[in-house]
Amino acid sequence: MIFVQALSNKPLYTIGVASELLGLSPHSLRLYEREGLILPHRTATKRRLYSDVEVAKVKNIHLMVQDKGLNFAAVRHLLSLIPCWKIRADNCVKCRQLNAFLQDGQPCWVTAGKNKRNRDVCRDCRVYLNSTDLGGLKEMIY
Amino acid sequence: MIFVQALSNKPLYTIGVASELLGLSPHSLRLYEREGLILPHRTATKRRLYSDVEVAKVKNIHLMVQDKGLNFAAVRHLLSLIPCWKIRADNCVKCRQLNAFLQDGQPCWVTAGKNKRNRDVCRDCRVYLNSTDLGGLKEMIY
DNA sequence: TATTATATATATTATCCAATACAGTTAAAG
DNA sequence: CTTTAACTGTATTGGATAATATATATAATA
Repeated sequence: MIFVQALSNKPLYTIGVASELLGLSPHSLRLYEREGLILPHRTATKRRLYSDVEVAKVKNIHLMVQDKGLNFAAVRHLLSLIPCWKIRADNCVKCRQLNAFLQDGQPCWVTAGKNKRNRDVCRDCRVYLNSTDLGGLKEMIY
Repeated sequence: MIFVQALSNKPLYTIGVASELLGLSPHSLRLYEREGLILPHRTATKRRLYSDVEVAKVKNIHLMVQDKGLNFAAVRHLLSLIPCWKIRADNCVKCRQLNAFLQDGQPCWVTAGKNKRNRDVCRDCRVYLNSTDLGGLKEMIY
């Protein structure tokens, strides 16, 4: 299990570099994003940039899929279980307003992150950072 | 969504009757059990008997699989998220001893329910009863 | 006791889906 | 500029898997 909290969340790697680090094709990384599992940074011209956190998240998600046999829908649902506005100090007004918790297996950062500002908030959210692997998820439930 | 709490948990239906009620083949019901998703009663001679709760649970699980696109591993993991010994008044010593929460996506009633007494306890457990559909699960997390 | 239903176990099927490959366009880098 | 990398979108594939079928044995029932 990889603990993402200690890792940097700074945009460091292009998709090519990230895919090499992970041993996954760039298309897979784009697929993970399209499926609402990760939320990589973007440059001004829409190029993806991955942080160490993102890389670890992808790795963990890949483990969930490969080792635990979970499919994408499962990961999405698991990542959507924790209500960030119950945990965050700022109550995460945007996400609560969007009632993301009640949406069906859509992580709030997918629903809320339509514009860049929301995306940036969600990307640094404790829920987004910790709800990557099952261990972190269970810790938050605890 | 079907709320299971109000339903009876008495062994009422044979597998044939239950499968007719659900529109599923008897084999599917056995499959759900083998996959650790349900825990039907048994007669002295090992015949399965299903309660209204069990029927509702199967229906909900089937919805998760059909509508939400979750696979069995996903349902198992979701049903394993809530630690019953944190919720139950009796602390559910057996389950905590078995450290079921840390086991990989194995609901505690699968791990704990090797003997009939444990099975019966688990079958009436609030966690087993409520962690059938995603709504009940989220309520418990709340 | 004869018939029907259920039990376990294994084999098969038919679909789904994660991952990859391809095609055409746009941005970055040397 | 020329080359390389990344972008979006669509098409394909290989493996997993939910569900069914088959076979044999045991229990319930009429």
